[in-house]
Amino acid sequence: MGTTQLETVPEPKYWHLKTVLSEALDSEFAVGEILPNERDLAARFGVARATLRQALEQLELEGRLQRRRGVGTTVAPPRMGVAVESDRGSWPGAAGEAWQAVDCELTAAPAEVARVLELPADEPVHTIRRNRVSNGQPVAAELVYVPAASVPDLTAIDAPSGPARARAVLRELDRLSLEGQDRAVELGSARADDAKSLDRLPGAPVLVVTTRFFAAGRTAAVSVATYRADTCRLTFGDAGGVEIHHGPGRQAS
Amino acid sequence: MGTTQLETVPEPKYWHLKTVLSEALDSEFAVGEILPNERDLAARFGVARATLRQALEQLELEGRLQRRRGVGTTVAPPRMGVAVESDRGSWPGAAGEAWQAVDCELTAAPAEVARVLELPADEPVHTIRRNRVSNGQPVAAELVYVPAASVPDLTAIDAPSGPARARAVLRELDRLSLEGQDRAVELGSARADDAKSLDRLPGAPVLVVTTRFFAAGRTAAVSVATYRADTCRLTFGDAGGVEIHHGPGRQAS
DNA sequence: CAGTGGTCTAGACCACGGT
DNA sequence: CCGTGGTCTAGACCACTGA
Repeated sequence: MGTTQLETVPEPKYWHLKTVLSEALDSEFAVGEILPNERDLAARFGVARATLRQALEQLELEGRLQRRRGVGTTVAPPRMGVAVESDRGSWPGAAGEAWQAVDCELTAAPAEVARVLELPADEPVHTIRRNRVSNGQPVAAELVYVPAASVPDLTAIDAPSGPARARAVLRELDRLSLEGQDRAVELGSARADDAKSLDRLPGAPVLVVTTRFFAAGRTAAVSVATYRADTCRLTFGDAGGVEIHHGPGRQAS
Repeated sequence: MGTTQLETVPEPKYWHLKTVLSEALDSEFAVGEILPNERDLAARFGVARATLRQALEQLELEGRLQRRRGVGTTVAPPRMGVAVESDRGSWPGAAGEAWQAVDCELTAAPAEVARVLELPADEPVHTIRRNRVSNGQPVAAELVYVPAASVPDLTAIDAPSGPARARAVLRELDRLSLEGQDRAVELGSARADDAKSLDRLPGAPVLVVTTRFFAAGRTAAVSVATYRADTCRLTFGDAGGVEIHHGPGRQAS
């Protein structure tokens, strides 16, 4: 009975720190406001910089903060809802999409993709690269893989590569009747090329959306879309209308 | 011209390390095999332990590794596909679901939830807690919020709380005609209670699936499901049949 | 250029799991 | 009890941004 209430759970410092900071963000900071730099913050809380960073990392992961090298740490706006085509789906080229085709090449499919498409390992496929922008900032980078067999009528009129070619392939695809599609969402980290498109550092957390498109009893195409996990909330809407609003969040003056 | 090809991109050590380890996992390790401990690995690669850990953390985030305190680091099996009811949806109580009700209480809705349900801030709602298990391991923890108004005929026969009560509320909900539903997926970090259900440490990365259920022109219920991001790939199947298989992955002997 | 976040080091101690 | 991963420290240097 000598000791008075030995804390059974010595909460990690960075965890407690995260809580404190989170509450401060709600009550004392406006969206877009810049925080004190890491060295000052660490000193203010009496912890090492590495410990403070552990807390900031979590908050960034949760979309509460945005950090940029050479600039500083700012309070992030609430995540934006990004619609991921639902409702029976449509081809990736469908009108009204927010994607911008960047390039298209005829290359060997990565092993992973070849397996899903049920193709030989190094069968050439059209590989379309495109980006998606929402509210003025990049939110996703996507690779669409289309086996040559899926678009047999593709003419050689257009350039063999480049954005024009990408649009041509998607147009051909659109002529097939879509029998269904399939989606999977998982956590990943951005590859170097995707990171550049998304204006993030390599390794940044992303939500990877893999979609299979079925036509003529086969898998006619596969797309792998990489969404910024820090700024995006993927929405799959069956019911239209109301938007989900998150977080308190005042606006910066 | 004194310098010969100054490397324009000095790749971070942990990034290179991650690549090397990733390739080693593909070629030299079997699923379930345990890796050398962190101190040995760090020494072997000639880096500080913190740097090695940065690489391991990323690999764990990608679902390639599993680390457990007091035990060690093991090679993770490919992520399991976890179906998130698609196809026009159904009530959370629908038969054949893999959820196990744990508890039910009548409490004030969190601000966040109250907003989505369009209720006054501290309006009492039935709060059901349930867990989902797949392949013998916990994959998700969920909170279902049901306004009292959505289940007016709920009798007081059953206990006022506990799993029986949870089932009773879900049963009542099932009697309403579901007009539609709405889903959002985003990245989060596990709260302490969810972490315990999921057998992870607090702060572990999770995929948060927020679903709104509509009936009688209103939002009749909201569920917030927290999936382990390291072990799960959420699937939204429109087309049945084939499974997506990932990764090389031999089995441990 | 100065100031920011990003990387890295070489230690230390702690909490947990199994023996 | 020992060995594991988890937390934490106090430094250092680098890469990038913007003035």
